[in-house]
Amino acid sequence: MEKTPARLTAKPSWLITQLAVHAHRLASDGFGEMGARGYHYRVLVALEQFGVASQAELGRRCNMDRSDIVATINELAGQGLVERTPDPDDRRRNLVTITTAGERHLRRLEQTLDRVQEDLLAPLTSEDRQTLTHLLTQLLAHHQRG
Amino acid sequence: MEKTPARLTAKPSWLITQLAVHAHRLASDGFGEMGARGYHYRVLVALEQFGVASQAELGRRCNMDRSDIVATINELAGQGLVERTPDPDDRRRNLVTITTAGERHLRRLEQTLDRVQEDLLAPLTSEDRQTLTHLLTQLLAHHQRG
DNA sequence: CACATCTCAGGGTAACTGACATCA
DNA sequence: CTGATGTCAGTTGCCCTGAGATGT
Repeated sequence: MEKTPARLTAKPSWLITQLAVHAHRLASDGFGEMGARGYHYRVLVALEQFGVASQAELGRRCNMDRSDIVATINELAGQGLVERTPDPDDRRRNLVTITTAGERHLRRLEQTLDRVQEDLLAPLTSEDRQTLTHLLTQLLAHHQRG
Repeated sequence: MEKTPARLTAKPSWLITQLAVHAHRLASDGFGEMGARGYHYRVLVALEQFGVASQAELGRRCNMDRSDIVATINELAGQGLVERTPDPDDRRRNLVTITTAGERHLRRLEQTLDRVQEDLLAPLTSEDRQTLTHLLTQLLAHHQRG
């Protein structure tokens, strides 16, 4: 028995959202076991990749709302994974820094994501995976500037 | 300035979830104008494609939870877009049928989705779109059987 | 003045869980 | 009995809005 209406197989926007369900299920299962969430991962990666940042700048880097940054930093700081200190040069800002514990935590999250990826892409050859990655990257790049 | 950490551009699972955000934004903008939601669309498509179904079967077709089906059918039935009648052959079940008004509504939702798709895939050639569709279809087919 | 930053309160959809009564 | 179905109540994560206080 077919599970998905045939018509929809011709609609990439539908395919993407449906696949996101599976990707999200896999990822949040893995993250959940470690008491983490997608927001935690995004912020930690951005910090490790680009270094210290204000909260507003983190929001821009991660495609996250400022208000959600606040809550996320609260949680990460509560676990000692990041530090929030006032910016001496601009007293509106908080400078957010990743700690060594935060870097260790990020490593584990990435291992989890790698497993998720293996599950998700299992049916594809490595060549297909490259093609897919390339196409998705193009799309995302286009929509991030818009 | 880069918006997304470079490391993530190599992770399809991440790309898919991020792209789903953009797809969802575009779609829910369009759907929102018509007082609809993603759940409404999913159920209507499944009904039109496969015909009458019990609520549990709809859930399987749409990757939706039974409890969410209940609420969605309530809303759709309230708008006269579907009908819910007891199954004479199995008194546990409700048979859900799409009405002609529901079919008209689905047409409009699909026109909206087509526009969304154009926006989403704008940077890709028609050949790239075919490739992408093929790869995503493979992935989805694999994970729906699992 | 305009503008940016941080914070808080709250809403909306999607996905899920647990429980219960009904019925095959 | 087991198992499927429909219903209800409630939770979580993610995304977004509005507003206020502070500072540039």
